[in-house]
Amino acid sequence: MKKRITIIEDNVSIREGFRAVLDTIEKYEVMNLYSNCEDALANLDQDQPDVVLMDIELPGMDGIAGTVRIKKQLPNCIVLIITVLEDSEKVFRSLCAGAGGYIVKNSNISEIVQNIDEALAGGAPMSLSIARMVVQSFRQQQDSPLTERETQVLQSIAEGKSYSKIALDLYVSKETIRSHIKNIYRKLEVSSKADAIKIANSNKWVTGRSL
Amino acid sequence: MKKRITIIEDNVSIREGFRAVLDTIEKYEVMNLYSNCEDALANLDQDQPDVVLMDIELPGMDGIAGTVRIKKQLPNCIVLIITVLEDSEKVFRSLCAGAGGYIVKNSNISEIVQNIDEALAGGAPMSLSIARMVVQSFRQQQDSPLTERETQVLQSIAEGKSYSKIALDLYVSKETIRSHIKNIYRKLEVSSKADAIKIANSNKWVTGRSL
DNA sequence: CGTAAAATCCCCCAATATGGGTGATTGATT
DNA sequence: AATCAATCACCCATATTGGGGGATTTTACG
Repeated sequence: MKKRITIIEDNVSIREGFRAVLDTIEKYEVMNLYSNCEDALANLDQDQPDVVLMDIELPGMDGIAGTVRIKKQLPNCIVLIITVLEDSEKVFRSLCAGAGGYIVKNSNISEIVQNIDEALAGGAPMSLSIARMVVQSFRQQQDSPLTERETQVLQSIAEGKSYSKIALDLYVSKETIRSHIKNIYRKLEVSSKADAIKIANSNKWVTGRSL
Repeated sequence: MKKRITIIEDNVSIREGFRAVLDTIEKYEVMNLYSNCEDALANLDQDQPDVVLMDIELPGMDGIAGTVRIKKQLPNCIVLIITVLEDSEKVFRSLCAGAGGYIVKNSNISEIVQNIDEALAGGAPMSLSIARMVVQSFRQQQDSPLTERETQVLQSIAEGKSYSKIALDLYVSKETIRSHIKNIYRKLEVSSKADAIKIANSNKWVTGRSL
């Protein structure tokens, strides 16, 4: 069974370039080409693509919003973002939107075919630097001024727990937690939960996510 | 300049197998082999490895704790986890510990060489399925019962903001926020911030991470 | 051994936040 | 017409928070 591919890209030559290359591959079937998300979404049900090659800068709805819509309608469809820039903010938002890979548009079109194959094989194609970025996003605890216990307390704060709840969880008195909080605030030079969490988050002193 | 490699692996034959293969490659220099993290850490300063191949199940300190220690001493050293199992919990904790890649031990040793090269080239080698797992970990908002606004409010709660602060940020009254919270609690069947955050987090209705 | 840091606990106080209730209005969407 | 989303209001009791004083014990390190 041929894999159905849809391309959303506003640049005509790139769009047609993709089609030309992908058309030569028997296992692929290029369903349709679109210059914007709106048109593509209107025809999603007919196209039923297995893979969507999505540009990120588009007139009207951008590629990220488009990805969200596509995944909502076709959860099993793999959306691969194809772009010229490695904008970390966009990479992050694309992945959150449900993109299955983030490919940097380069001269070598055969690499793109390789990437599509990788995505269909269950992988998540990314350039080397993006893969590194993604993996590094898990990294935490650079050089926190906080002690282990304080980190633990702040982590609990970030989970929305009250002092009393944290005290229960850690088998200590509420007053102890308050002491830790005071020390944390002093070290981070803040005076509220929100500020402490913001700093701890941006420095990755607390986690926040699981696989 | 040759790339310095250290191997930490308790299985003798695998350990020696790696050395045998890597020794045949001119650009690599295998510094030392260790059967546990403790010994490896004691010699880190002499070895000064560019890359550490790390087993995850080890006697004494496990590979994850070892990774943390190594990264603390040699932040630029790349630690590649080599394991037989793709345990999502371990993958996650390894990456958090600072691992630069997570390679599944397989029969093909040449693939491992390829992976080391990829890591040295600035990438983050992973098996297809792990790459997919990692990327999917960014994915959010499966089918939340919450409205967009409610999600926004809950997100702010997860950031430790008070009702008043959220109200200011969203340019609405504090009472409006309270209404949203009440609706959120009703929908999620909880009655506290912590519980709401826990549910929203496990269902990925709120973010928590940045790149 | 002595010091410093970390972790533990206690009290006081005032301001704020929170959770629950019971509403109401407006604008979309269906 | 009915539903849902989003907005706002007021009441009330309790919990939480942040800041100020302390104190004790355990642990780590030179």
